[in-house]
Amino acid sequence: MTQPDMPTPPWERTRRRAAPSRVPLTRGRIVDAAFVVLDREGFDRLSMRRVAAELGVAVSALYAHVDNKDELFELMYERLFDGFDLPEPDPERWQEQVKGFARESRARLLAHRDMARISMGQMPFGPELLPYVEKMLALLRVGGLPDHVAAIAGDLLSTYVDGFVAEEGAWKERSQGEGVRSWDEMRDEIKEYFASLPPDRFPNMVAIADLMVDESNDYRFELGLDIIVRGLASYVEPRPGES
Amino acid sequence: MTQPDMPTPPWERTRRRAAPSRVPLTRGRIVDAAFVVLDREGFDRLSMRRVAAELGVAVSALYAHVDNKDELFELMYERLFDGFDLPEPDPERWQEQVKGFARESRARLLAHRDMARISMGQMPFGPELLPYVEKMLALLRVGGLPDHVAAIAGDLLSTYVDGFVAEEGAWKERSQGEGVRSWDEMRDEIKEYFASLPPDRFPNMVAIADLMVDESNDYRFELGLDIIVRGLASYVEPRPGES
DNA sequence: GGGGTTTGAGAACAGTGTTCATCTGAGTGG
DNA sequence: CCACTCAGATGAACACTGTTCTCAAACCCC
Repeated sequence: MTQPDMPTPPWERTRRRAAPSRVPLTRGRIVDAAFVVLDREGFDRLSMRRVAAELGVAVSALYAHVDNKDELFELMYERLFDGFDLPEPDPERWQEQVKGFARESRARLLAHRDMARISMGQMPFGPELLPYVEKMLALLRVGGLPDHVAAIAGDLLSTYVDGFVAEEGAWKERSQGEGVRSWDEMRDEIKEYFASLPPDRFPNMVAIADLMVDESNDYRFELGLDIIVRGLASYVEPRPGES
Repeated sequence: MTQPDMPTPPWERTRRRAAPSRVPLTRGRIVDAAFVVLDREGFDRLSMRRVAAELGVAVSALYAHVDNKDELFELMYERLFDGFDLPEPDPERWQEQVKGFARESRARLLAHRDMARISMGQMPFGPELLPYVEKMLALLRVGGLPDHVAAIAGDLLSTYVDGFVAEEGAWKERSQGEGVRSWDEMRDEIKEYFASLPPDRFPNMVAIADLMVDESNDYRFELGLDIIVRGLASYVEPRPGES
């Protein structure tokens, strides 16, 4: 609900005392700590015990506020959305608006290490998130997409964003995991590997080895996004009563 | 390498003896057992210990043939591809061929419970799989896609297929997990939930609640696939020397 | 048949998510 | 000012996990 360094909202504070000597545990503080652990240790090392340690608290204390690890993930997923304002749908600019949504989503996922892995397992059907689904739907329908297309377009987009960022993250982790070599060094190795394949058996891979690897993630994300949006646009029906 | 109920190929059999009293452990048999466990227990309960138990063998025995659980996943991923023949690229039918590839992928993923979850974490860069990447690339370039689009299209498609099937599977598991209710019953509940939202705040969700839920997975898969392929097609350049 | 290598067994280590009975300490009622 | 309550934190425990280690048995080649 609250961003890491925003003040905790009133309803999260204990009811009667403003500042009890020992700050009480809240869902908000647990999620904050979870993000600290996630960013420092990565998804695979994000455990309830480490979150508890981050708060200087026993593991079992967490379970008074959070049903289980999955629910913690849900809360982290919801945190991803706060302050995420979708623009007022504009029929003339729906494509740009859809892209803006995807770009903002990617930026937020990239803000926390391995966040995409958490996001992939979640579906935006919690009450807190329905408004976003609603607004996305509005955006697509206003753009002139037929209902059955609008109904799946949101899914398609978020699957794309999650998948892309997750893969992006996997490469990053892998490059800094084994050996000391940087992302750029590793990229060169991969390019060499592709380029070194026998050209008679892999003519196409050899031919475009550069393109598969050289382009920045930003560029590749943008291109994939454009492909999807173009596909969506191909379904747009002329609005009733338009020239 | 081999499908579950196909005979083990010669190079997987022990070199000299045809049938030693105790059938020796091989990577192939381990992968077979892993699939049995996966289908019976699901991804979350697929553990090295259970695979070993399935084979009537100690856990540690597995580690003589497989470096770690991740490598086991890799082998399962590779198994997914065998006998997967991409057709000879035909410039006139590349869109149908691309779709065929996606459909076949989905069918193979659906053949094993939670298989998409395993597939998502993998990248088809093992030597065994490069021929498939190569052929996919050939297909796309023959279709007239610019190289920088072809270079990412494969990724885009497999991300879509993996993501779709994983989500599909998640719903299935969830519906049979809590309570006894079937997938159809649960679908009705969801539809009701969407339809029961306050129409003033969620006009679009209420309006297309049916469409978001009613359509079959096959239909939704096909539609998403068509959106992507149309997007790709919008990048096709006229081939040099064509009318 | 003996030597050497391969291969499985069993126990152990360090960690996981989750639950439980127990204790503590802050806030209230008398 | 004291006794009491009770939410909320605790520490230990359970049933697992992936992985590694040492050790013994089975196999192959000579």
